[in-house]
Amino acid sequence: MSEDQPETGPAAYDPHAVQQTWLPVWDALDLNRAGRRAGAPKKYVLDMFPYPSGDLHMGHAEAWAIADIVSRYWMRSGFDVLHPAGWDSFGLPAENAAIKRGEHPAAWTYANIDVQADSFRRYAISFDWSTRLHTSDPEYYRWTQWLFLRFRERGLAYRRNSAVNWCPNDQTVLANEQVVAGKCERCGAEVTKRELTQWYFKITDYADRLLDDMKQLEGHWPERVLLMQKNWIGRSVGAHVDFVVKPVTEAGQQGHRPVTVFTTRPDTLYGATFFVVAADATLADELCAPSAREAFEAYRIETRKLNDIERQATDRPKTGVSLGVTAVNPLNGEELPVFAADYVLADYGTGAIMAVPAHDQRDLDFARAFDLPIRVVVQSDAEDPAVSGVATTGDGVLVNSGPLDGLRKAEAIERAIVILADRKTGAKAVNYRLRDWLLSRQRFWGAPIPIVHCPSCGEVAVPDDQLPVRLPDDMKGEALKPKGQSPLASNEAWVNVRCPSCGGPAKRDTDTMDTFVDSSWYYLRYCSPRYTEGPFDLDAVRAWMPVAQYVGGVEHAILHLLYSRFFTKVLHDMGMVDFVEPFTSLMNQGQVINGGKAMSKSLGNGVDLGGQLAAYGVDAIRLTIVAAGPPEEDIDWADVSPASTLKWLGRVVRVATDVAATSGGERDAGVDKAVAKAVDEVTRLIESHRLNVAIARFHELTTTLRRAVDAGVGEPSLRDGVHALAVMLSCYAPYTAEELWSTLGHDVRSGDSVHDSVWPTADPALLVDEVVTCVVQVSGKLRDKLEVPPGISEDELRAVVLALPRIVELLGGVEPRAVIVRAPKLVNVVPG
RNA sequence: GCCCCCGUCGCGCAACCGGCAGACGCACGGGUCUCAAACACCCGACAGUGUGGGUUCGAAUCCCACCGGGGGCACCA
Repeated sequence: MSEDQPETGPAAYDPHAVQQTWLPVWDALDLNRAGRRAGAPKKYVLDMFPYPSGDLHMGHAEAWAIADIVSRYWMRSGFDVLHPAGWDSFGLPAENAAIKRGEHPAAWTYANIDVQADSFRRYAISFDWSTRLHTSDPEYYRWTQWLFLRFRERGLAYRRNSAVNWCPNDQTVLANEQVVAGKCERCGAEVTKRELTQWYFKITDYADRLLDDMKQLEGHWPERVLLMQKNWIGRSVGAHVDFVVKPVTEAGQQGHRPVTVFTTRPDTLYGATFFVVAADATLADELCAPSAREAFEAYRIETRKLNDIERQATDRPKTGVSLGVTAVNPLNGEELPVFAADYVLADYGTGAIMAVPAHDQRDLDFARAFDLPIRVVVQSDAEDPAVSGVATTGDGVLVNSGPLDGLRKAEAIERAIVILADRKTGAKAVNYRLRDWLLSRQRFWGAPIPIVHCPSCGEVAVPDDQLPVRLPDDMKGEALKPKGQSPLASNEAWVNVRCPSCGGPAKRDTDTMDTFVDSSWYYLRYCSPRYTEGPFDLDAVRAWMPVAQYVGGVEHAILHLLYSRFFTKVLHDMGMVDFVEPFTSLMNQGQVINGGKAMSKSLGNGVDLGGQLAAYGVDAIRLTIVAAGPPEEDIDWADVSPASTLKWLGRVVRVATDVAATSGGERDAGVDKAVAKAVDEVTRLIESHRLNVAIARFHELTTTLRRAVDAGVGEPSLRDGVHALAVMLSCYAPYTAEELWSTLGHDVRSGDSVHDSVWPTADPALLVDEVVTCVVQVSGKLRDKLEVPPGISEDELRAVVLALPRIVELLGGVEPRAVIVRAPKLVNVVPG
């Protein structure tokens, strides 16, 4: 006997045999095809599509189990469901693997995709496999390129030179969103700055709408994600104020020039005592007086040496140099000394600020370091900032501020804006923390940017009928090594082309697009994945979109999700879609961890999904993952027990077998009621995404049925119970549910599958109890209980309770001060 | 530094609008079956919601403060 296999004795349930029985049958039945329930209302269920790095792991198992429950639940509930499959198959790991193995990135990529596809199939995800797409297919990226060109036509894709994030390890630029705490999101290397001409999407044009449309998502997206997006966009309202910068001495220097600053505190204009320009901004270079040139250049070189982490350390002392010019305050005509400093950011606001040391901590720190005046203009109870070293930012009354004197902060802000507007030296303004999306990458394995650079015509778009601009098939291994510019640049045959406009010799743009561009519109492509007339068929998108349920990790809260929302809004403005938000409802699944820590190779605490599936079977793993807690919370694999889940599945199958063997007998009202209650509750629980709690109801129903069988309850009630359990369980444990279904006598092979069955409904009559337990409290403490009819009136219930011996005794003859009656469930007696 | 979320039996987690706290699972103890064990089945106990205050007839749930844990942003004017 197999003593080394304690979980699977001879009598135990064998999940592998069950899997082998039903998987081929399902393949033949093609149960998950979108459009199968034509005419029914539609639902679109989507997981954030996977990146093909090796086989599936525990994280995939969780995310897809969750989405699959929703998908199957909606199928059972009569919806026509689209649950598509595809891969986000461009990206760096494939390229790095190709370099190591001397291959083309496609080899590794498509081999991994096949492995994952097979695993998904066995894991019984209800995919419509006919939708399958890969973003690295030319049939897909042709349309990524097409969309890029449409964005460019609208002025939403442009090229500019500026200091950008550079990953020295991956040898490519990165978007702001891909820099986490100064490090490359992918490889962890410290990000440096480089001056480069790069392609951008003008996402900042959509900042307001990205913010305002979040109202539609409230209650349907995790609050946390909405908050993160809100912070990331970072709208701040204030004013633009026009200063005039002029030389300190007139002789030999450039004339006056206007310089605008952004401030959220125009009320403190009279408190400005100096002026600061970002040292790395071209503005600083332009303003610098000849006398200050040498010091400025030296400072600028020092500044550039710093990496982002050093530079952003808030406890770093303030540094800067004078630019030898002054800025004139438009409100009081005061001339302020102008400095270049690295605490002012070149790419936020206008890259220049008015410094109000009394009411801004950074300005105060700088003023103290450079011995500049500190002037309080908002009087409050707080200590003088010049003494305390702490800037006051709260409310107060304006002083030393001419026309603003006596006003409170909020009023003064309004008033200052009016005055500025009257004098035409400023206006109300809004600023965003959000930057434009840097989309070009100096890497090979991505969609080429469909632009040709012509010496005479300049930037020329590749005509639509010449798309896709294909990646060359002949580049492998060493040829893909990063060298600071795209590997494509070294491929002469690929780079040199005729200009589409003048026919003269020209060169292709050698950068490829950020893979987040690919994933910003894939959900639209899924609606018509083989469409050849455009990125998607407008009618198909109208039919399926927006996505009813999106499932994915919170790590994409501000990357993929923000980008996709942006794309959708642009497509809306292009008239291609008629909605502005792509994902109606979002669920963030937690992570699967082990022993309190994220699984990692270095810790050696990884749990191999394949091994778990081999030991316990697909259903036990799916159930274990989902039962462990709410979908959005992390699961510690050390806390769960797939072995006991497998035991329970065995118990379920045995009950079903026993029920199938009974015949005749009377219905049992108790069992009927229990089944109705379970159905009612499970339905509500799944609808509200409390997927784990539904499993507790499955356990209860199983116990009820077991006891009923043992008590000799008649077949009709038992059969209905197993039927309901099988259908509900089909969402969670597809194989076992089919086994139950088959046990009940359904001919699965002829198409009567539990995965084509109809969700049970609970007879409302069975949900009403004949008696309810009424709780009797005295001063809120439980003192007695009694059974009452559900329809009992308040007066009746009050009389009954006040007559209870226990209550009479507790009251001791004194009239109660109050009797709160919530018929039929509760009475609270408050003694006098 | 700023912002957000979470603290319930030994563990993981339940509890609709404030109204019987602890469903369900794990672990634990006992029993039935067995020559014995495994499997299976049955039964069971314990413990009151991080701490302190407030609102209320009544608080796990609402408010305030603190403690502990997790996360986001971070020189953003």
